[in-house]
Amino acid sequence: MGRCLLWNRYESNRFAKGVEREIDIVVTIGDVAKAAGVSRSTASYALTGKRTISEPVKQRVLEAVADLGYTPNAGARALATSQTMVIGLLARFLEDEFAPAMLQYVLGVTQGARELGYDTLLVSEEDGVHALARLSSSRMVDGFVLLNVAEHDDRLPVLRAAPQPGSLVGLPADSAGIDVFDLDFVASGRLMVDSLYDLGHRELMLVSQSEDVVARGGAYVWRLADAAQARARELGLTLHHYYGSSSQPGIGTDLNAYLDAHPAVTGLLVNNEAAAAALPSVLTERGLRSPDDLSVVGRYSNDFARAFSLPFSAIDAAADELGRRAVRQLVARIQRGPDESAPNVVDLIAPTIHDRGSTAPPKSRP
Amino acid sequence: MGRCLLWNRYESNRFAKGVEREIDIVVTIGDVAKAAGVSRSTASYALTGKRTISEPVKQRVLEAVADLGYTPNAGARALATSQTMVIGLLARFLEDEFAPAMLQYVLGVTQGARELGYDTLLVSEEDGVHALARLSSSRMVDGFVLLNVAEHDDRLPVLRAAPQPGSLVGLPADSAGIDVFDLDFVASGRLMVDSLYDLGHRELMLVSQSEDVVARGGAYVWRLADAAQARARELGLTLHHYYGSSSQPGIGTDLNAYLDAHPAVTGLLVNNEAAAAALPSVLTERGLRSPDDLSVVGRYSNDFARAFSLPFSAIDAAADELGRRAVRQLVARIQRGPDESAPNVVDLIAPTIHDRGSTAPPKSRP
DNA sequence: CTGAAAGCGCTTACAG
DNA sequence: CTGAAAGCGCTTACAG
Repeated sequence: MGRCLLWNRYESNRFAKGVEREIDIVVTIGDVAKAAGVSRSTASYALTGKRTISEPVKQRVLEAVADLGYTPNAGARALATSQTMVIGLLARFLEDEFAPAMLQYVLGVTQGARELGYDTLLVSEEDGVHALARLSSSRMVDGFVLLNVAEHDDRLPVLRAAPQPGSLVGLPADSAGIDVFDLDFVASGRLMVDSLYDLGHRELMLVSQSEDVVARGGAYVWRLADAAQARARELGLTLHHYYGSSSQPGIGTDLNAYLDAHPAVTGLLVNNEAAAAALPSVLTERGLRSPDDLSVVGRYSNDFARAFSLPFSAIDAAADELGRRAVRQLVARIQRGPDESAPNVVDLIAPTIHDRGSTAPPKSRP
Repeated sequence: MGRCLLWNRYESNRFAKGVEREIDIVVTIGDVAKAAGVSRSTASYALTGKRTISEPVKQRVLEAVADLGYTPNAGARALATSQTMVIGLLARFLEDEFAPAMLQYVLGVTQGARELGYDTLLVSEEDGVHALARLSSSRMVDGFVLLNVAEHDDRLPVLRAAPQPGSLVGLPADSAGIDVFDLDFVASGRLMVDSLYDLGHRELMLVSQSEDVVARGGAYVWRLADAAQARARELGLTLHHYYGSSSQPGIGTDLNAYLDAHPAVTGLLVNNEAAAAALPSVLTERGLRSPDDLSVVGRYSNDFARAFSLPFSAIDAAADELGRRAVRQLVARIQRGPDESAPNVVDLIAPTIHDRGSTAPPKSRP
C-alpha cells in the first residue's frame, strides 16, 4: 500500500515539462509476498495456480497484486520456465509477389497467437535463414511460423535443426518433420475448370502468376495450372495457359494480348492478383462485360476482393484461416513438449468459390 | 569441443522417423568460459566489449564461442540489463480503413528496427489500450511505436504513463511528451490545389475518406480538406468537397454521382484509397481519359500505386519512411536513457507529388 | 588485465 | 497447506 502511494506521488522530470510520468519503480513478486505476508513461493503458486493454496491466503495475495499493480516480468519468467510465450513469424516479401495480400496471413497469425496467450515477433528480413537462426539460438521464441514457403525453401533445414517447432504456410517439396498448412491448389485448379465446364464453357484460358514467382519456388502456381490442365484434358476442354506479369502496365498489356490471341475463349481463370486487379479496366476497354461476354473465376482472398472492388467470383485464398491454423498447431506442439511426439500434419484447405456473379453459361457462338 | 561433437551425435526421436533434430543442449556462457579457461565474467566482457581484454584471452573466448555455437540467451540478458532489444509495434486496423496500405508502415518499422539491432513485437489486438499496458508492465519491450494514431487516441494516456518511451505515426491533438511522425497533410492539401491551379484548372473536386474514418479520429482527412479548401479560396477557385465510402460498390456509385453533379470540374483530388482504386473503371465507363478529360492527383503510397496499377500522379504517403523515422527516434530515446531528457519532435514530412502523367492543362471549355 | 560474487525477478523441486 | 533455497543464464560493480 505504501508503495502504491509512492507510485503515484512522484513526478518524473524525464520528459517535457508539464507531462506526468510514473517513476519507474518495479514491483516484484517479493513486494507482493511481503504485502500479503507470505513467502515468495506461495505468492508465485497463488498466481500460477500450480499448487493448491488456501482461500484466505490466495485472497491476500490477489489483493496485494491489485494494490501494487503487479505484473510478472516476462523476461524473468522466460528465464525460469524456458518459455517465452512468444512465437516468431517469418515473413518473406518477394519482389514480384503481391505484398498487400500478405497482410491477411500476418493478421491471422498474430490474432490466432494472441487468443492462445502468445505474442508475435515479426521478422521481415531479407535473410530469413539468419533471422531464424538468430531467434532460435537466442531463445527469443517458443516456435516459428514461416510464411510464403517455397518449394525448396532454404529456411527449412535451419528450422528442422532448431530446438523449437515450426509450422509452415505454403507446401514445400519435402514436409517431413514439419506441420504444413496451405490452400489445396490442386483441388483449386480442378474446381475452377469444373465450375465453368458445368456451365457449358468449352474453351478456357488460365492466367497464372509470373514465371519469376515460379522460379522463386512458388510451386502453387504450377500445382494449380497442372491440375487445371489435367482436368481440362479429362473433360475434353481446351485450356490456354499463360503467365502474366505481376504489375502494371505489363499485366494489362498481357491480358489484352492473350484475349486477342483467343477470341473464342468464354471462360477466364485468374491465378494472379495483379491480373485480377487490372481485369476490370481491361474488360471495360474492350467493351466486354462479365459474365455476359466472359465468365471469370479468380483465386484471391475475400479481403482482397473487397478492398479492391473486384467483382469476380473467386476461390478464397483463406489467408487468415491458414495463419490461424498454423499457429494453433504450433502452439499445440509447443505445449505438448518435445517428449510426446505427435504425427505431423499436412493440412490442405479445400477450396470453395465465393460467388460474385461473374460466371454464367456462355452466349451462343457468334 | 566435446560438446560440439555431442551436439551432432544425437538424433532426437521427437519427430517423425527419419528426421534428424539436434538434441536440446543449451550452451551457456559458463561453457564458453570453461572451454576458454577463463572466468564467466571475463567471457562476458570479451563478448560485450565493455572492458578491455587482452588479445590472447579474447581470441580464446571467441574460439570457444565458435566451437560451441554459443549465442547469449536473450531472456537472461534482458533480465540482467533491463533491455529487451525489442520494440512493441501497436497496429490498429479499422473497419473502414484500407488495411493493405498498413503493411508498408509495418515493414518500415520492422526493417528500421532491425537495422538498429532491435526486433519487433507486432500487436494487432482490437484493444490497443490493454495490449499496450500488458507489454509495458510485463517489460516485454523497450519502447513502442503506435500506428494509425487518432486525434484523441485512447492509447496515449497509457503510453504517457508507461516507463518506456514511444513514437507515434499519426498526429494527435495533443502530442505533449511524445515524438510524432506524419505526412504534412496541411501542406499536402495545399500542394494538390496549387499543382492544378498552376496548370490552369479553376473548378476542382476533392474526394476524401469516408466520414466514418473522420469520426474514428482520422484527423488527417479534414486537415487535408481544410487546407485545400482554404487554398482554393485564396486562389479564387471552386472546390467541391465530398466524402466517399471506403469500398465497392459504394465508392464507384459515389464517384459517378459526384462527377455527374459537377460536369465542369476539370481537376480531381483523391484522398481515399478505395476511390483511387475504383477510379480507372469509373473513368473508362464514363468514356473519360486522364489527363485529357480530367486531371487527377491522389494521395497514397507509391507501393500502393504500383501494386494496384494506379495511373494517377499522387502524393506519396511515405509509409515506409514514416515507420523508419519513428523507430529511429524511438531507439535514440531508448538508448539515451530516461535521465537525459531530449525535446520531443513533431516531424511532418513535406509532401511531394510523384508524377504519373495524369495532370495537364484543362481542355478549352466545351 | 582478470576473478569471485551478487543480483536481475521469476519458478520449482525439496522439506516440513 | 506453506517456506527456505536453489537455479534459470546473463551482467556488473567490487576487489585484486
